[in-house]
Amino acid sequence: MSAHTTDFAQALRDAGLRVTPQRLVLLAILMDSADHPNADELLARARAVDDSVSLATVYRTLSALEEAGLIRKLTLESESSRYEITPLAEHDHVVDIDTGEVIEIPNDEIARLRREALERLGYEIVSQHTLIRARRIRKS
Amino acid sequence: MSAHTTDFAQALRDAGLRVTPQRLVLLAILMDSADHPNADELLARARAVDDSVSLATVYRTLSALEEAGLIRKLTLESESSRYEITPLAEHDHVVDIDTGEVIEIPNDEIARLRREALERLGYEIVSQHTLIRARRIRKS
DNA sequence: GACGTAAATGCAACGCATTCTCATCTGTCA
DNA sequence: TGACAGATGAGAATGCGTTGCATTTACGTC
Repeated sequence: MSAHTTDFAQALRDAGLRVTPQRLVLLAILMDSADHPNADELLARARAVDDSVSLATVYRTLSALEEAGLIRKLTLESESSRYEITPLAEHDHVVDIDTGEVIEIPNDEIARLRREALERLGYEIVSQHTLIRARRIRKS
Repeated sequence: MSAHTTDFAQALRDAGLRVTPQRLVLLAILMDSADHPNADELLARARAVDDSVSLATVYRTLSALEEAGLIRKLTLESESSRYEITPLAEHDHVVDIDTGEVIEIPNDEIARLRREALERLGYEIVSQHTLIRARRIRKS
């Protein structure tokens, strides 16, 4: 039962949430957004489909979907939060400091190492999130 | 020339900043804070020494010190930012989700792996910051 | 298909961290 | 010491996100 199903209604029901047009719209938008939109952008895109959607509902829906594990919130430094459909593997998020572009590099090896290091300290990981700020190396 | 000098005045001059009482107070507080205070806490501690310090100056000083690389800002999920004197090695920050306690686990190995992975993609790392939310494993 | 109820919604007001404005002050350098 | 760019304090402004409340709606039950 992956979050990557296209049956959004069923995914909502599985999470114990009611199926509403607003939630379907937001889930659909998140599903085919290759970027990581923030609440404002989501509102704008949602209104292109259903102009009744309010900002409060965007936030409440995002919280509900996050709680249900369907989406993931990305807290970048001094920026508004961005959201993505929950990925199947762990990712490190890389921000290109020149363009602002967000890149993902899957890195299960690193996630595993970290999990082991913490277990030795007596902790289990609930979530992990890495923000890397990087710059393209220009080959001269 | 480490940020871990006790000659704060010199560190400020090296960074091209003016030496002011407020900056010296804030640097000293950050230096002997084992925890990671946020702006409010810093203001409170600074006022215990010099009650004229304002919140605006705390924020401006933190930005300036961060810009200069003397301190580091920690952006935790849905919390106000916390600050620490720039560590010499890379750290992963772990938050105990039950107590809110912030733990540091130095992990040069992981930092190195990540640096290499990004280099293969044509990027150089400017900064990296990991937030792990974890829970103590209770031994029963 | 209509009904009752709890959940979800829109709107506006709010909270809080951070930034800005501006008048005043001060560190630094000649 | 004097000049002046940079720094400061106080409070207003900003911006993201949340909440209270009245209204609407999804959905199980008849």
